[in-house]
Amino acid sequence: MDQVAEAAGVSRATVSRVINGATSVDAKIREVVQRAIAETGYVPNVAARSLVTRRSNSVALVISEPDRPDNHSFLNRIFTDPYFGRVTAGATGALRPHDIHLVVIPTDSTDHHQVMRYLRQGHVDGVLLISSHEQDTLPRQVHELGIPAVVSARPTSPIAVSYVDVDQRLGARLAADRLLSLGRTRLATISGPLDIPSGLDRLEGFRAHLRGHDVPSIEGDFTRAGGEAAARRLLSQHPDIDGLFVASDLMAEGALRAVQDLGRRVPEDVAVVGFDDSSAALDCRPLLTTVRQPVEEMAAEMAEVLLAHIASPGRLPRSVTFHPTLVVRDSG
Amino acid sequence: MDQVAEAAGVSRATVSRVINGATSVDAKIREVVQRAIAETGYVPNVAARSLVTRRSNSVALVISEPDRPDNHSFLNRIFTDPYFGRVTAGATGALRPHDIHLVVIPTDSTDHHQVMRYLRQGHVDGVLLISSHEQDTLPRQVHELGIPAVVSARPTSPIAVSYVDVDQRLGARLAADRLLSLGRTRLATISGPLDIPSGLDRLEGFRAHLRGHDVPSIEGDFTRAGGEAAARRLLSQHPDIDGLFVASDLMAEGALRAVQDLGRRVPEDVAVVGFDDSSAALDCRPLLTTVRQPVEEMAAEMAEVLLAHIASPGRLPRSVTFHPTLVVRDSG
DNA sequence: CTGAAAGCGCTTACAG
DNA sequence: CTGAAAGCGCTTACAG
Repeated sequence: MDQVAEAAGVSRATVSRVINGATSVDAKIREVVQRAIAETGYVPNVAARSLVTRRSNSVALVISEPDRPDNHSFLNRIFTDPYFGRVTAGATGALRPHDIHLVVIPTDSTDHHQVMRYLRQGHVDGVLLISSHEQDTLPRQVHELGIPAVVSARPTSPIAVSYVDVDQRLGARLAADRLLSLGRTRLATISGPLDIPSGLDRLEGFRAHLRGHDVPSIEGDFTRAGGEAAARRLLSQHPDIDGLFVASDLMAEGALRAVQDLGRRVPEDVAVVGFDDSSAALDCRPLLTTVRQPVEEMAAEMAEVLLAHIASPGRLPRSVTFHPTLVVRDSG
Repeated sequence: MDQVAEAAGVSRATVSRVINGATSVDAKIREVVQRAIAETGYVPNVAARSLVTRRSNSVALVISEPDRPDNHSFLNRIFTDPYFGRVTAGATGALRPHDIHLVVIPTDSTDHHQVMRYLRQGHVDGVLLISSHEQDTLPRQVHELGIPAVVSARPTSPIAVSYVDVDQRLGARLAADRLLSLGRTRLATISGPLDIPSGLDRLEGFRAHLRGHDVPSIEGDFTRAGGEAAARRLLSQHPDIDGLFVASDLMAEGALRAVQDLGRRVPEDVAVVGFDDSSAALDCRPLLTTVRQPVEEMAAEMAEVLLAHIASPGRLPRSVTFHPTLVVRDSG
């Protein structure tokens, strides 16, 4: 920085102002300084800057997955589910114009400690927390830490934190309406894990809208293999099902395979509606009719809200709810 | 820190020594200081520390994917392929004992610039670069930046950088041997993208070992859907194939579906061998026989080598090659 | 083994 | 609009 200042014939203060885009710098001087920066190849030291500004200009995207007793680690689940790619894309896109870096931190409860330490040390200015399972203690821990944060879904216990969510029950209702409008009368559903609010909400929303019908359901786990197994069981217990709502596209992909393996045509014998509208919907055969959750937009909104909290620490928490829409394709 | 020093009745220098585990501190004093730290809830400021140590105690895991002209973004590919979860798990595991954080940075060429800026600013002490495609300019850019780095595969152009790889050709040979030992004579292969060295190596290795046989092949793209489409084409062009080597488990999963859709039994009519031994191998029906690539161990080794480079900047680059093994299951 | 002091590389009131 | 100077919170020779 001294070199730049000398080369440009100004003080370090002025160099600093140019770098940080202060408007109060004379246009000619600004130019001279910028040339000097280019010539010297000067790059500001982020540690020094952070030390005085108390800003790191990066935020964490903490992806918190439940502990599951299977072989597949949480990392396998994360790097296998298109949902997280969409979240990352949405958050990155919203943050980039502000020149804020996104630090992706996958975790399950085995290293909550590690994650909290990272946050406490001030590596990031705030956290986008993707957490869905009921027992997850991370939202509360993060909240108690006092660092600006936005959560990806309504917290299960009431904590005063901002969150962004989709209207889960409305989504389930759209699925039910679609199946009914197709004339289906023997409906069933493969739900998400019931310890995840979105899992429970979609199930309840579906049932609530179908009051009067008997709606068999099986709990899935939001994985492809889980959806396949669930569909197999469901169909063996209720062979006459003609309409199926599967609470995630990934599970629907597996379910579709099972349904067809068991000799049913889709949608002729069984109409299937998924949830998410992720890339998995397009991997399905037939292409999946599904309830679209605007995940990228939701993640971008999370980022915007977080930025607002970082800018004005006193800000009250707020929640934003997005509306799902039905995307009709071939499966139902 | 001043608070802690005061509470413990020592200087800040001593507090610093205790925190950094200097051995030269009196045991009693160390205890007093630690208690004071606990009581005050003191957390060191990482920016201040980095400013003087010139270390961030974190390294980047840059996942560089090729630009592809399809709908699915690189983020979708990354968060859909179990390979990256394995890499992350391996690297995290190796870094944790050293108290080094891993910053995951997914990228394609559209934001190389952004990534390079991040690295240049000194946010991390080194970079683990997952890059496989031939045209990727990132390995060279990173190398020219001069930051300690380890690449996940032999670079296509010769740059003096450390890398960790698996013996691709040997892996392909194991697959060929397995199919031959099963008495299969009409072999074919679905390769990875041929602009990716591992894709080309596996194809060439397979062919080289089968010199004399005519070995039809189709280029895939390391995705499930791509494997399915490739298998369909392959079988329509060569209906008598009885042994198939698919260059990744994810593609094999799709290929298996296609093969069976077309009325062939696996392994009776067509024996199938994959490559990776990722979780996708266990999602296959029948369970996939495959060539195991010890990805977690390889990523851990990358981390160890990187740490060595960070510790001694003058260190010469070195490459480590792992041996693949055949994992026999049901498909071939 | 411990402390006083310098210094890491920035930003930002403050004065002009 | 610009510069001199203080200060952000640590670590680490150096001296004792």
